[in-house]
Amino acid sequence: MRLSDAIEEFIKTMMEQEEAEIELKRNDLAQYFGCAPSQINYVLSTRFTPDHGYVTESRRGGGGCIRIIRIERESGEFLQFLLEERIGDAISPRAAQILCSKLAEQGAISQRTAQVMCAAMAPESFSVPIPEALKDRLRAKMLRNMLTTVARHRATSGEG
Amino acid sequence: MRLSDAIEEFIKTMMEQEEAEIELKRNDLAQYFGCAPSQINYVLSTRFTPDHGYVTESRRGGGGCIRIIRIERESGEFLQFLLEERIGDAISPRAAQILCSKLAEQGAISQRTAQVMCAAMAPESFSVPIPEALKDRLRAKMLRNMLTTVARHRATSGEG
DNA sequence: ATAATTTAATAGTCAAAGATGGTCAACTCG
DNA sequence: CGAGTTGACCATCTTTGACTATTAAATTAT
Repeated sequence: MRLSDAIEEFIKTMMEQEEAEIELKRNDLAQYFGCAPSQINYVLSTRFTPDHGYVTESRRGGGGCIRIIRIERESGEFLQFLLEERIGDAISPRAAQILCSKLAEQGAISQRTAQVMCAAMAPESFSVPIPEALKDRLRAKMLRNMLTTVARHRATSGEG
Repeated sequence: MRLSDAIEEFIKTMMEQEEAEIELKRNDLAQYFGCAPSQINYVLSTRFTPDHGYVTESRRGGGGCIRIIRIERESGEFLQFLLEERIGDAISPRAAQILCSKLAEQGAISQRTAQVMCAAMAPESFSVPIPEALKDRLRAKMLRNMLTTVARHRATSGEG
């Protein structure tokens, strides 16, 4: 298993046991895993971003530490946030995938629907000769359109 | 016996013993057979396609690997029909929409999933300055990708 | 005592190196 | 000619290390 995955899992386990907020010492954690301290930053920046549903804070100097906070958001609220603020007019395949996973995790859409959405937005679906920037714009429009559909039917029918 | 055939057989044997899904390291397999790593890609792209009843995924970078998944016979046939007879390499929004509706009627996918798929392929999702012909090609790629995803997960996840 | 300075303990950034897999065009062989 | 094979080059993800920034504690100067 990748080191990064192990560290991610370790942190998530800590957060389950304790609360939606933990503090840790970067150097201690690095020593525990026998890796460079900056590895911890890598894990945080690739797996504990706002898109993943987390925010982090830190303080340097003696007694300094890193705080990781899980954002508790209702799925409707999250959907609204995505449509109004997050998506914008361009999005990468990776970011789109992370957001879909999050929606599924929250129960806003089924695992299945998330996978279908990711498939639609995956790079392989875009193997035609147009600039990458245009692909990101197309993806944003598609995602927006799909999520609007989800939101519309969310009110009336149950989950999905 | 040709190398490609040997590799194909090797992989299929692995899949019999284990489950309908295996992971392998491209470089390890290539080394085992004493061939170029890209030979593995050749085998995958000629013998483990959706038409043959398989889909593949991969991940690059440290700890990366290739995953090969066998799809069910039913899904395979269903897919083969759609992919070969119906979709082609370009499709209109209208035709795509009708196809999704039919799939939902037949219970192959949920109403919800059909709506999301239609939203992804709707004309509004394509309001960027590229030729219409290109849009139809993009739509076909997207649809193929979404359907292989559906077929792949038909086995594992219940509803759809 | 208080202020200023130094030291030690933290964390952050960034670029390079390492570890995978992908693509494609040229070459080979039946 | 066509399926198979290879290798050069590319893309992506992970890991590390050197250098930087910040803060609390300890020390020194007034």
